[in-house]
Amino acid sequence: METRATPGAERGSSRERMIRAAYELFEQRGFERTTVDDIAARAGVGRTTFFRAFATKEDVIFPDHDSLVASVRERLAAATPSAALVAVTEAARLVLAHYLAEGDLARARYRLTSNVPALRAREISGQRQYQRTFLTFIRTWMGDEPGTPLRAELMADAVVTAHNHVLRQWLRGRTTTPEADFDAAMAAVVELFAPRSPAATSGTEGAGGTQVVLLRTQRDLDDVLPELKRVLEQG
Amino acid sequence: METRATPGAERGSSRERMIRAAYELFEQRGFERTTVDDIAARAGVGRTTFFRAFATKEDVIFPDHDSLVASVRERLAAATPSAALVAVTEAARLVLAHYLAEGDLARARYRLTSNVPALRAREISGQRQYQRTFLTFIRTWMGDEPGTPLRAELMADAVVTAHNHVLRQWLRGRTTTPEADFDAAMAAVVELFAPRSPAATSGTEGAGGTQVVLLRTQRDLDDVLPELKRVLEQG
DNA sequence: CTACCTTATGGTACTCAGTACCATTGTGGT
DNA sequence: ACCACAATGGTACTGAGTACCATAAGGTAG
Repeated sequence: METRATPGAERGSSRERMIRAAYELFEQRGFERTTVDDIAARAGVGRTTFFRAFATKEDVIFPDHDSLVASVRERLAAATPSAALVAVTEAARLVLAHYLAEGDLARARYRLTSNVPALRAREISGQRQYQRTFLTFIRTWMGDEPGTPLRAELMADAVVTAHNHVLRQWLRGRTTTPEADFDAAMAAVVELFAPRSPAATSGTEGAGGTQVVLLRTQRDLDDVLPELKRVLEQG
Repeated sequence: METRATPGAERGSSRERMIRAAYELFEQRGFERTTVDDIAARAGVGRTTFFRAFATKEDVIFPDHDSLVASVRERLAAATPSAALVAVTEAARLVLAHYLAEGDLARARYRLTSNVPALRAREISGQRQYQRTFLTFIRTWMGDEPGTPLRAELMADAVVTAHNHVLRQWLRGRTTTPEADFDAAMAAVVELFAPRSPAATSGTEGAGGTQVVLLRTQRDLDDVLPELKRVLEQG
């Protein structure tokens, strides 16, 4: 559960070598044509050591999945935002940043998950963990009024989907500005779930419920204000 | 050895017996404590026959998954609606109807997938197939204007999520009117993606990538400003 | 230094899922 | 009767994952 499997995380630790060896072998021979013995041998360790570090042969492809989920969970636990959805989008940014930092490794993984059904299934069920994490958070931050459970689920799913969409675009080399795309995608998601202006729709909260959401505002408020005014008037 | 008096496909075909045997054994001994040999023996067939009918031990839990996906695909291929989203919700109704018809079998499956991680993963990747099917359909029925790919993905995902939500409620015995719930859920999804009148969004690609999203802005900007400032400062 | 404990490691043997191959049987057609 | 063909069952093999035990490295107390 914790990343403390190897206390002295040095560069060429057993774990690191196994991961590297696995990726190399999977890329050249394919996933199913590579045995765990092959990986262990190339990493210079025994078979037992491999299964101590990774529960299954597939897990070596997603080495820090658990730690990422954990950090997302921490981030959400420490969040005190006005809107739960925005907090979740911020947490999702953490995940995106991780993949971007991985660089080529993330692209290699994408190649593998695209071609090997078993790995794709694994990745999907991993994504579901993020969805579950988001969902439980949103649930606690939303009331239990009727209709909200489904809404919460839709929200959690939408964030994951939007994140994956942007990530995939980047993995395919179809964008060079993933963070900006991410911001736009998350803005679209937030807007999607925004309560409607004409008060006709179901479950509109009190009149004083004006919500303002700001994403990635390093700039001063005064800098943004003119644009803000412009947007408001054109609406 | 079995004296088969009636030729041809009789009620208890090999396939049916294997499915029944598998469910019984999984329920009483658990999934991992049941071997394929056990299932085959109880069904009165050889091990080879089992693997001819089901590619993996897990597949016996989802016997008609492929045929269901196929029928959904056919339904969509034959659809000529004005709105793609509505066509997809109608196709999703097909899936719900199937599970409802299964009755106790569906509930037994739910019990298994809830307790066995391997089966849960399998189910999730199966659901992803529906999502993919819906997605490709929605994509072809929507133009390729920028921004639509993400929107299409969100739609496909929302339909699957809403379907699963209602189905799960029924599987847990928390509702006796699943069809009505389904209609309500799908209506919520459709409404979610309905074009909205007065909301305003601005995706600004400034130096810092600042983005501002305003929700429910009936009030004057000056009224909102203090709150805006407060939010900004606490960030 | 020795005794002892802990931790990472490697080796061996086992169960079982999944594959490949072959032998057998039953069925239908001519 | 003969033959084609599909379904079935058996046998043997690879490889993932588990259980168990043995050993080496490092630190600590006596």
